[in-house]
Amino acid sequence: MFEKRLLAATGKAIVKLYLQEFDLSRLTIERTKKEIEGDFTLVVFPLLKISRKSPGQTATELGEALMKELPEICSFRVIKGFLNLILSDDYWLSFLSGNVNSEEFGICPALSKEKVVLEYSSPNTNKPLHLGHVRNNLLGYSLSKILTARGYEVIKVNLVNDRGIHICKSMLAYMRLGNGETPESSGMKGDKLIGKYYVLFDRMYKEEIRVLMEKGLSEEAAAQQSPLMLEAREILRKWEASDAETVTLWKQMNGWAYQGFDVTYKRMGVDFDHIYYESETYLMGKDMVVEGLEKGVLKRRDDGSVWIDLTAEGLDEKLLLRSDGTSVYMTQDLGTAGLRYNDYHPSRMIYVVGNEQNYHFDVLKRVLLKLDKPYAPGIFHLSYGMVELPEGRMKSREGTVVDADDLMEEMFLTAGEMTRELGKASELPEKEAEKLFEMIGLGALKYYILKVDPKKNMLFDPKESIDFNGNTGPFIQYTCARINSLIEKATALNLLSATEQAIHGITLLPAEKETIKMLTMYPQVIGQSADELNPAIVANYVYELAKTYNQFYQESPVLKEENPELRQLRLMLSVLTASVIRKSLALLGIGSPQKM
RNA sequence: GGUCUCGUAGCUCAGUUGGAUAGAGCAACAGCCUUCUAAGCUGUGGGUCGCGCGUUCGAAUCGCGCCGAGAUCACCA
Repeated sequence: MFEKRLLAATGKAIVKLYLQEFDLSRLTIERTKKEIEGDFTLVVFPLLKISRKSPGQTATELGEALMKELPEICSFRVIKGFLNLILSDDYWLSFLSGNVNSEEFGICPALSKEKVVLEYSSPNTNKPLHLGHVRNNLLGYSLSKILTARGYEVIKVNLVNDRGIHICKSMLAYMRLGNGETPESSGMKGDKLIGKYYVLFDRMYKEEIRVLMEKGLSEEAAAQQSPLMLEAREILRKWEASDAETVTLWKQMNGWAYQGFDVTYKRMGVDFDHIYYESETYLMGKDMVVEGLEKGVLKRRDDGSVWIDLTAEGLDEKLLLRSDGTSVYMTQDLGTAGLRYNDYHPSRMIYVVGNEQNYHFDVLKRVLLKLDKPYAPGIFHLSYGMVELPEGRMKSREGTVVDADDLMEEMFLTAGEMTRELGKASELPEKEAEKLFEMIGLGALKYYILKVDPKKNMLFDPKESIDFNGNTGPFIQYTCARINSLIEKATALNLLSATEQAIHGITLLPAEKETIKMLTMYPQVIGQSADELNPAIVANYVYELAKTYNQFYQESPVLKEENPELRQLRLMLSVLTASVIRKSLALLGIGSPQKM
């Protein structure tokens, strides 16, 4: 990597010029801004104290010294305290010929084969997946790809919340009103069917509360005394007591939910290596609480409940076991963390979970630290922001929830309309065309969501459909498809073999050089997005790359170029660009159509 | 009220971890298809980086204080 060698050379040059060592971490080397001539920029302001010269003079003498150290540097320009180094065209050309035929370009070889357990999705089984889950799933899946490219071994896990009062509500409504309805008999997707009964429960419950309040009860008392709620709790109690009838219905209804989820996951293109179920893990963690009591880290109150005191760390006291000895959400998460560690011995455990649970994960990590668990420091909550609608958060009550299946279908249909409007894909057989629309529609959706910094809240307006022009997935896919067609033609003309040979001695046009420079950044982009657990870095990069290439494509002929060396250069440039776009999109879980 | 996050163009978002004249896309307007795919390219207009103070050669970026938006603080998950 050139930056490293440049920094080392700078250190040597400083010693020669100023006869003293300098803390190189105080120096920044960056890519020169587009509007300014140069490839790399060294900011010399921090050196002024030891050079005791003006910024301009310091930059100039450092530039001269660096030219002697590094043969790639062919000239430099100085603007105030900025030393802009210019590399020879041969440097960029040799980068291009060196990587154009390497499938591994950008992929880091496994350094330590560090293992990472990555949890994402984590749905409840009482309702279908919505837009919020979509962001979660896309982030999780993309991160698994990025971390893998970075050289980690990633284990994708899902923790399905299949037990609890919410599913009991759906069960109760179904027992009352179901009449044996099934996904088959109703033609409804399984998760949608469960969701329907959850909504029905909610409606009956609200009505009950209204009636009770009319009789003079407070809202709180009404919610407590509602016979429906009492009955739902009774179902939960029966479930925990392994009542046969209850468990049978529970299994049946969860099964429907899974069938539905599978369809959604498949269309979204996400998958898992291991699925944990809360019904199997919710009892875990109690042993760890006992252990904590023995160690004196936790306290038992007179009523038997167990707490951890985090007031010294600026947090509150937190319940870990109820007074009746049953476990809460936190207890279970303590247990599953331990379980995962035993299953895989990862060095890190990443949880892709919304930022509404920041407090929970903060506490989880602190408790594990206090328990002195070896895996505690490796716990990391990848907290992502909410997806908001123009009128605020999604509310199931107000029917503003954007359903994941509907959204994908809509994207598919829009992609179809769009493509036909442009008069494309008319010669494709129906099946091929549908595959294409799916790839484009989902590409638009995925890019739209992933280009935003995960930790920030983002806005989604269902009325304004997602764009297909400009900074979008289809724009990038289109750039790649155009290159694919170029490559096809080059292959037919037998021109592609020329890309095996190295090239040098060509003067690069600005657009060519800009594109090559973008390509050199790909490995660092993977590194940075993996280190920061941020797919948006890849998304924004691949957009910039496509845009830069399009400028080149617009002004320079490739196949029609008559000078064979120039043609070869442009072909190589196109081949590597297509490959990097395809791989970057794959890191986002987005497909690249051959034609569009 | 305590804790945490966010505030950049009319709208949606970037901003390489403190660097140069703060950038894209959408929307608006004006151009470019007898030339490898026009889902493209080129140009114009659009900014008190929420406000104020501080740190220093230099602040959208770091610190403090306000203002505004959101999340969270259950013997729920």
